[in-house]
Amino acid sequence: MRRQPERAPTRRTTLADVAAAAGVSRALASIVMRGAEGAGEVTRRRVLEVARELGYRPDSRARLLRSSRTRLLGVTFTLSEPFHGEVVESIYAAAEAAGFDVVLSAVGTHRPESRAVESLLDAGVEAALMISPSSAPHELAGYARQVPVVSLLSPTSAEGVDVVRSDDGAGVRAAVEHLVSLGHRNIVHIDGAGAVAADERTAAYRTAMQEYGLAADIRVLHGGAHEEDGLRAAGKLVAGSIPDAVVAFNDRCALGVLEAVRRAGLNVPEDLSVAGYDDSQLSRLSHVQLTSVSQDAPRLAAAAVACAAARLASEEPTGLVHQPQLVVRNTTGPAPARV
Amino acid sequence: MRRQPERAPTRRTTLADVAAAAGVSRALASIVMRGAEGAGEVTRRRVLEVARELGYRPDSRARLLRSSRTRLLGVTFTLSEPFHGEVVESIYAAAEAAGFDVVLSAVGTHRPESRAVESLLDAGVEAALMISPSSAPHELAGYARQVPVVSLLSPTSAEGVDVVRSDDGAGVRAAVEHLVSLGHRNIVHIDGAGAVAADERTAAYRTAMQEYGLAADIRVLHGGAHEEDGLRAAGKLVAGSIPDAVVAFNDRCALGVLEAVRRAGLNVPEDLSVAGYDDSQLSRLSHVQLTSVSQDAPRLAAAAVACAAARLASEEPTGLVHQPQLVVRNTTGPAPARV
DNA sequence: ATGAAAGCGCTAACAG
DNA sequence: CTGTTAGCGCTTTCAT
Repeated sequence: MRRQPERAPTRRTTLADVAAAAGVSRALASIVMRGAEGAGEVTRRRVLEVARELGYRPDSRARLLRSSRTRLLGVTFTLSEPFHGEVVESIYAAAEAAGFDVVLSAVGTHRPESRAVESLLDAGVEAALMISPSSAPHELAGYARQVPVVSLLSPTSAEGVDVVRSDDGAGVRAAVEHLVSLGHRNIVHIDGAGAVAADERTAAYRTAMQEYGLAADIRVLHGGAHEEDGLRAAGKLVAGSIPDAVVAFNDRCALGVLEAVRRAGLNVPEDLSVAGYDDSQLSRLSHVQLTSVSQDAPRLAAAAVACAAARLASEEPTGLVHQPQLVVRNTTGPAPARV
Repeated sequence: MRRQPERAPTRRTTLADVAAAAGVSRALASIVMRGAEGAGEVTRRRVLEVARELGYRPDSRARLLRSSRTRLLGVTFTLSEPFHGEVVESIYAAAEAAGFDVVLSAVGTHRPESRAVESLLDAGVEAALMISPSSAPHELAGYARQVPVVSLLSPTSAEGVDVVRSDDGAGVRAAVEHLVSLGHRNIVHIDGAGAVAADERTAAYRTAMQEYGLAADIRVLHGGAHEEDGLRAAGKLVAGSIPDAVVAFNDRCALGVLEAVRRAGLNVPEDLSVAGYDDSQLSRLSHVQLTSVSQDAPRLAAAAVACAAARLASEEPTGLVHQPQLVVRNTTGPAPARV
């Protein structure tokens, strides 16, 4: 498999090594390495040259320990949620632009959110961005007493916690509006069944329906956040009287709905329109092309980073609530002419 | 939004605080906190009590900097790959059991693998587990000169790099074997088109077909690792003479194939059987139920952690290659009776 | 522009 | 069993 390696007995090069080789003090070498001002041009060049030759890499532990500002942003996210991944990816970009480093901490079956955040705090992050936090308000408040905490995506808040999210109400309204404009009236909502943000979306559905004079057509089915949930809920639906359209809690749920509809031998969008929520990669797949409400991960990520930065600078954050945008694809179309 | 918080001006409690409050030396408090031996029962209790009261949490930066062994395991993974997430989740479990902490470093559009690994090294990880590494062999070898490196999933290796993976050849063979036993002969392979591990799977397909005397039926289509790729490849396929079965490079590709087949008005598995690879959550979805080759994330993760641990203990790692298992679900069935 | 000295919070020898 | 003494590798005053 692998030949016996001569595990380098060579200690990692330290700043002291570089300083010695360049004939300067450690302090000066430090200045050069972190690009601070206060070093002569020639010295700077020489030190950098030596550092490169020696393959010097600053030890982040030591650097973090010593410096007052770690410029570290902690992020908690759920591994099994594709959309979280999209947000995390955008956070990397936004953080880099703002001069922060990112520390990831995953939430999973074997790892409760509490442990995830605590490890971030122990690592010395200056602020924590929590994607769809599931902790209780008093726990969140506890974290927020230690560092600025930003809750992303979910409306969950607590004392001292900033919330960056898109206006779910507006998103659902946009979906309903779109369907109504296509002539649909009998629009069913399959809810998130207790999932984070589910209540707000359901409420928005009700309000929108009422505003369009469709109060009598309001119908909410118990769904959930996953494909199975949508499949189950829609399975019942198509067994009865078929509606014009379905607004699902999220994309994964909508995918389940699509499947149920298909199995019933119906066509989308000819017989039934379906809208999702998240504009996730799933929805964009060429064979899916799901009409969905976009939460715009890059913008949310940028807003979250900006929010944390503002708090750290003792400023008031702005732009916390974003207007989601409906992305119309192929799963919604004109209402069928019913009898 | 958020009421003006009184951002705790209270410095985080340090070990010195605990020691002082408990009336012992820092060293002794340290012994107690890390559960080392060499402290009296009464003292131990008192220190722990005080620590709890003060809400003390060890600063991982300081601890890491000072201690010879960080017991840190670094992991690089790709955010947009669901299967990577499954493996990472299992790594957390395995690492904890082995007494290691995990540091995550994501690879993404804005973050090349080189940066991901380097940040791990800077953080002081004792070993790096790289999931489907994409770095060139000489780069991998470079990392391996600094810490033990384990390449997970992909057969990519390099001087000094251990590879933990499942035997892809055996996996593909199992899929072909299964299909042959169902009476299929005209079995097409849609390949990974240059994706990591693609060549090995394709080679195994060819070998297996030959062994079953189906050399004449060998047919490899240019596919890829994503849904789109499978859709495109299978689209061409169904436009021509339809085969008995398809063995796709992975689950995502297989999903695309399923869609193309569906669009052509064919039924799975009645008209055509489809097998994937990964046994990912996608394949397990109730509306998919894809027959797939399981790479068994938990076992691979455990093996990778064990491998790293062995290297750190200067032992030879074992159990690097795993036998994958075919999970038969609903997308494969008896061969259709063709004319 | 450069260097000397101090110390971040902790662990690891050693001495008592 | 407990305390003392040194640092880990780096940044940060504060002199020069």
